[in-house]
Amino acid sequence: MSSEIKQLLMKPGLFSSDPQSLLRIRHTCAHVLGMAVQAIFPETKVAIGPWTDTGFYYDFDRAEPFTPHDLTKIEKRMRRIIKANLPVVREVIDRQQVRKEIERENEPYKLEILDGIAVDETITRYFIGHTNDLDTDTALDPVKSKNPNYWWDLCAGPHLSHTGEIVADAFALESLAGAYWRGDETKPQLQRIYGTAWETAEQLQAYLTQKEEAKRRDHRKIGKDLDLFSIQYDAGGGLVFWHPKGARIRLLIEDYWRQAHLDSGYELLYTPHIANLDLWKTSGHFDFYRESMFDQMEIESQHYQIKPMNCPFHVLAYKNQLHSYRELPIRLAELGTVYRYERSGALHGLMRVRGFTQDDAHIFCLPDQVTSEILGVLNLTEQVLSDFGFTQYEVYLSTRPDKSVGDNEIWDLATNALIGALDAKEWKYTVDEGGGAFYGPKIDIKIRDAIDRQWQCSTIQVDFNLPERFDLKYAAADDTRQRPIMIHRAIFGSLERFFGILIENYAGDFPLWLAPVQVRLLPVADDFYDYAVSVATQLKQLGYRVEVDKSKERLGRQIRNAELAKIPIVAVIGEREMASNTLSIRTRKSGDHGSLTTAALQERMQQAIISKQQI
RNA sequence: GCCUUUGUAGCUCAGUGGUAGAGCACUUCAUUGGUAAUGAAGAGGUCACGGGUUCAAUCCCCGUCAAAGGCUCCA
Repeated sequence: MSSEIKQLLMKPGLFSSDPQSLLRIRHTCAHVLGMAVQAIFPETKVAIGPWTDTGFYYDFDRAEPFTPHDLTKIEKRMRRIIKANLPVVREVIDRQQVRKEIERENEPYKLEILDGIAVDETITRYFIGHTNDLDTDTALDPVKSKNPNYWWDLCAGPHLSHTGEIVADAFALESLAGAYWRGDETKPQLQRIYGTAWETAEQLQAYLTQKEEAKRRDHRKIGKDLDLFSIQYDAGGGLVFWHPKGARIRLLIEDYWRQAHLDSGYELLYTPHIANLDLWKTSGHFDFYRESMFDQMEIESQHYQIKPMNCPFHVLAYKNQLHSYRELPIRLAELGTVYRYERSGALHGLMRVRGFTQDDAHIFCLPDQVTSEILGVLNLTEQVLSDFGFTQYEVYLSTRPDKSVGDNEIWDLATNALIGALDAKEWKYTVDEGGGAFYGPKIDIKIRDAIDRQWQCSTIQVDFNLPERFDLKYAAADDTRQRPIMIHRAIFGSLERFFGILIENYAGDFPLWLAPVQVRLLPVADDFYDYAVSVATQLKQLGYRVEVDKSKERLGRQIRNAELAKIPIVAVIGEREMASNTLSIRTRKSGDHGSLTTAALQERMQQAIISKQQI
């Protein structure tokens, strides 16, 4: 399915050679939407109507909420405007003149937009409709609502030249949503209408198919269907329960992670879940992120804080003794569970939760070790991500923001170290100027999943703040005390979120090494049940995850159930198999494998496990 | 937190101002089976929760909670 979509989207000629074509279509769609809404609901004020990655939206201010039924009416009206093939005309206009018109039309948001346009900028507006069609009266008083075939909007463009150039079956209105004016929650909340628009009906279809595919893969649905995890309202929102099958996967992920880190020169830590609040005051987190922290608890007149991050703990672990420069770099890693207050409306399945486990690590190193340490992190990141099936990355380098700590020298050193490592790795990256944290520059890595969506997981940050605040030191060769450089990094980001991404990436069809149940044995009749159990015991002793179907259903039903449970391998056991000491193997990916001895099955499984592939 | 929508059996969903429905799952019985659904019977619901209107509310109204989509936020 996914590759079909990709093929469709990448098919030469499907998209026009003009890169602005889609943009024009979507921009004009937004205007047609605005025109349609104001024609049907003249009391509505328009705010802003830009294009997006998949279409367009327009924000409206209207006392009455739009209903889904209104959406249908609006879409019909849009189709009429498209069918009428009205011209879209650009006009350069004088600021004072357009201000008068906006005031007359009583469009406060437009006025604000006009005031936001720089003095030296050319102001343009776009008309939809034949201005010369207006009768004399309305021509003198061109108020939009008085003429259903005439509308204009302040806009920099570009646009199509006629509404008829919008392909009527390549656009659709999608949804209604609330949105704050200028994205500011202290400002009025507007009603946003989302639409999607494409060059051809075929493209729209490809987009809708992709959307459906994303819905099919939704980790919340698969998590429920396969009984991987739950989030229970009795316990509270954003708190994840890992059920046995999900927990099994997590255990496999954690085991893998620990081994990979031990192999890469990390030491592992376990640190507490709560600590004295003073720690968070020292680190600066309390000042900056108080709003996102759970409330403190009082214990013997001391305030304790459930940890929203692991860094200060690792810093304390480092600081517990004086380290020689010879010991550096020191790499401390922990699967550390943290709790952060997220507003209820922000919670989303496993992707946005209130309690999660970071695969956190902190590297304390000498200035001249930064580049090689970062390169080491990049290598480990690539190894880990590709073992989980993610081989395409987009890399971002974020540099010093306006508000930041540390002197220029150290920022340059750190930024150059990051660049040096990226160059050594030969990774292309995009620079996000001023996008760094206040305490240092960072590299963010976004992975691409099976249906071409991007997810940000990994982050590598140089931190100047904490070593300073906690007064970290090492003993240099000349026996002076120097400040180490601290690198903060996570590969998965959050285990919960990464699990969600994994579920969606594999659509629940985990590769054999991660599958919570690898083999289900299906006895064709009661008589073979005990034998199946003995085979299962044998395979379990070899370290495989095996279960026997206890349902006593017919084979067809047992196979169907195993398929629905997305179990990679089923082994049928009956008269023939018992007699010949074999198993009839069927895998989810490639179907019938015929009769195999357990040794032969084991060999095939081992291959798939080592290569981390589906079988 | 805010806006819109939704909330009926474990799951997916019908439905009505007059005592509650289907399919799947579950239990029991029969069936001893060969690569995606054997048959029959049964059990299962304070129609999210709390108020109000009404002779009567799962349905209409108000509030609360939760979920979905979006906005905001994300060390």
